[in-house]
Amino acid sequence: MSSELIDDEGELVSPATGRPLTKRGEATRRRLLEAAEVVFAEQGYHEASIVKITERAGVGLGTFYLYFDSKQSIFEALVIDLNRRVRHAMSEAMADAGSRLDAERAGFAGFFRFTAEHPALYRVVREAEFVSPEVLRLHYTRIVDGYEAGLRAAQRAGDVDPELDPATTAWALMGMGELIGMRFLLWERDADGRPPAAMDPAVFDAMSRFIDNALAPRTQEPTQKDEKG
Amino acid sequence: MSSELIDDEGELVSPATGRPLTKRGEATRRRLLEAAEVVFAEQGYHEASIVKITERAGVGLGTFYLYFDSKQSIFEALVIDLNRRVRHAMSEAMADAGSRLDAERAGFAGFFRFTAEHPALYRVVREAEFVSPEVLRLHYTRIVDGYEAGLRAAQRAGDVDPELDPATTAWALMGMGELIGMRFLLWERDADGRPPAAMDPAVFDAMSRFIDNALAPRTQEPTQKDEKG
Amino acid sequence: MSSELIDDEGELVSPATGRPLTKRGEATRRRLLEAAEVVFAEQGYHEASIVKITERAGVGLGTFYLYFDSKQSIFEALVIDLNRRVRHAMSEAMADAGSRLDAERAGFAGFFRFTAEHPALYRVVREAEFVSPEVLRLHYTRIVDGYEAGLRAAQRAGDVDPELDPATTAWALMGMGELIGMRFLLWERDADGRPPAAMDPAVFDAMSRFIDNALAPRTQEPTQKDEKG
Amino acid sequence: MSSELIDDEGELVSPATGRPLTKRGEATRRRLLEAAEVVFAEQGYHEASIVKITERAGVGLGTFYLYFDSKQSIFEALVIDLNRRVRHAMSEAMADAGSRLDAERAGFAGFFRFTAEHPALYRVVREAEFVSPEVLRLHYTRIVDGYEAGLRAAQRAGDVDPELDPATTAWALMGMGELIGMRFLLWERDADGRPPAAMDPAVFDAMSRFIDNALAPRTQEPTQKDEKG
DNA sequence: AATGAATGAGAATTCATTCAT
DNA sequence: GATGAATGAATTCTCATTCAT
Repeated sequence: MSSELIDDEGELVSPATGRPLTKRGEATRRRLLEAAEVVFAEQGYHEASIVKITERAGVGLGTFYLYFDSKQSIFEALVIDLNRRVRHAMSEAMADAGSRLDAERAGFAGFFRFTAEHPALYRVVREAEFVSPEVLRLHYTRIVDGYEAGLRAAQRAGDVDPELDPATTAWALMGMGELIGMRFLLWERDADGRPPAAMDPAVFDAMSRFIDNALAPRTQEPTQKDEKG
Repeated sequence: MSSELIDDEGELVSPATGRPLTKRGEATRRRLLEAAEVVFAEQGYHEASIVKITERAGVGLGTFYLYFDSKQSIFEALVIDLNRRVRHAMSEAMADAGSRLDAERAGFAGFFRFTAEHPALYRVVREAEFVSPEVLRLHYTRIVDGYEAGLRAAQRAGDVDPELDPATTAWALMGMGELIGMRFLLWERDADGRPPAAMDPAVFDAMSRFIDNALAPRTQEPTQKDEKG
Repeated sequence: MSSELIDDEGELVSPATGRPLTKRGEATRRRLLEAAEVVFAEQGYHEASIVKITERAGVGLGTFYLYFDSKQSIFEALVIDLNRRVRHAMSEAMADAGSRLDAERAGFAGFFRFTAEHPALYRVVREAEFVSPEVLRLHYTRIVDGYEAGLRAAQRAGDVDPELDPATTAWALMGMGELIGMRFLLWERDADGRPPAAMDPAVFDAMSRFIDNALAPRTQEPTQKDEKG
Repeated sequence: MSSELIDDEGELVSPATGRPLTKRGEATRRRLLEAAEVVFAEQGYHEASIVKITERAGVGLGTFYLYFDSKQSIFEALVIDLNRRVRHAMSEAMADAGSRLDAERAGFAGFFRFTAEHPALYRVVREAEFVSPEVLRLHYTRIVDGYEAGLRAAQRAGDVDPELDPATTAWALMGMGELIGMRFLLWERDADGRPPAAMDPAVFDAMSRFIDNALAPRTQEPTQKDEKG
């Protein structure tokens, strides 16, 4: 998987004037986006408000509308931004993996690391389902497409069970990773009630065994469906 | 996995009067809950409104507060209700499975069947994350607990890789099933743009192979981690 | 001209619920309409605000939306109400006029009397041109239709120049009356800067002579159009 | 009626600097005024915005405040400009009229012609009543003063009923012309839904008869006012 | 047990105007 | 002269909840 950075907008333009952004404008836009990440993550979409975002960004309320059309539009921009960043983190992590399966594992490790550092990812992305279903699909699809390409390559290399359907498997892995991350990173609290800095290695290893089992080519075809006969 | 039906409320009482519900009262409560299922599923939590629910239930607005404390409280009641029903559907499906692994498969089949028939499940349950995180945890946990118990039993019976951690694996399966359901049931549309009545068997089989691989005891320990050596 | 009261709405319904109004509801609606008349007249459409209207009506802000869809919709209702009332005032005034021309004069007198008592008429109705052009047309048309019918009858009775086109003449009369009312009633101020209680009789007489000239059948056809020949 | 052009501003100065305008400055100011005419006419005062005006004028937003104090001030400047132009059009039209009454007719013709060519006149001028009542009075008064002077001259020449009060009559004529113009020019649409290029001659003739009747000296005093005795 | 009129806190959004460049 | 980013007061409208009937 290449580590290309997919840029979602060619050139940023002001929704108010339709003109491309100046240097100053781009900086303001970024501050708004950063503020939005915090506010949406802490309060959720509906509790969040434009004033809260602009206050946190340190700009006037009206300024918001110079850069975004609406609350929903900054939310979407944020999801796309997070998606780009998480995929970037995953690619980086996979960059120097030895084998295909190692790469897969490294990708998950990168994903969990990013999640631990940016809990906003879950909170924001999962809420997108109810705010902007299309961007949510985009988000999942972009990640899953990466998995799928990786799986196909691994199958060609003989590292992955050739009988597995890459698409279904990719979605399975995505769902697995997402829920494991939710359960063992976001829900987890240490003795002091604070979130863990990273995924518990024991859990990661357990998950790895699950994945390895699932993906590895069968050494001998079991007679599974008739196993009781 | 036992097919116990967890009843979440001992005796229903009116939040307004604190008195137990009459027959007529119980019927009204149920109508409200049914209306809520439709309205929440169609419009989402925030778009939904009490008036829409009472109108659909065919009762006066004020009546609502005879049975529920608030919008959030009927939502939570609905999530718990759906959880009870989906677990029931899964238990039923697993009831006459041959082997442990068959039961696992049957459980997923039951889950998908329920999902196809009650799309509200996803829409409502997943939104619970942002409305009532505690009930969402309850929902996931209750289902996962079932998986976990099943896995332990299967491990004891030698049907499942004894090296797998049951808890992690259960969450992995839950996430996998959830995302496969979302992608291949809820997002899927046929030529006429209508949702499929059931999960595509090919996808189900592909997923089954993935699960079988993951869970089956290894016939011989692969040297995977050292495969480059 | 008959003195029928044109009722513009069969049965009043709540825009929020679509249900017919109760006694209490109708009273509240009326209070809002009365408040709106004062507020729109004093401040104009754009300076007026829903809060100002509800405060003056002594009801909560939200109550407004039980009876009207929007600021524009109460404005339209008010124009229609004023139209009904001014036409009623005119009909009453014309009721016991001796001749056709007397009736015409009496109609204007009634119009000016209503205007003096309800300056809101002008302020609100004329502003309708920029808020709701359709209701403005309705307003003018309804009054002009009355004039026109009166003129036709008078022509048949031989009281009005048969060569005059009733439609054009009716609009001419409407415009005349409107501007005379504006100039000599609404703009007029006495020594203390207060608006006059009624139209100056001298002006009314001057206007009457103008109308009498315009409408009366010519005793002999002047050679006016050919006067240069 | 003389054809003097009343110039409302001696020398144009920048409201920002207080300095007289350069050639280039005057051109920019004029472009803004022309843009304002279109924008105010199309959208009305409140829908119009400074940005829309500057965009149409092709200048930067800030430039606006080099030439006008405020939205209201450019609006007022526009009304005064339109008033000057419509009076000019009327004077031109009356220039070579034969008789006094012909001149009166010609004046109306000129007014209607200008209206047909510049629908902005009505839209802008009539809205002035709610934006800047003083300029509206100025507008009406300046036109009416012209009528009144014409009427007095015509009375001295024996062309107009000496019993008519010139002031009242002038306002009556103004109102009449205004409403006829509104009804038969601005509201009128042909089969294709497009506004007519000019006033329907039949309507104009009908109106002329009305005016002729109203103004012409009575050949014999009718017994109208005593008709009931 | 049922009803629905009344409420008001709260949120999104617009735009005339300023001012540093 | 010209520009356009920044501002925030002000407005409309929604809806969960209360309570008198």
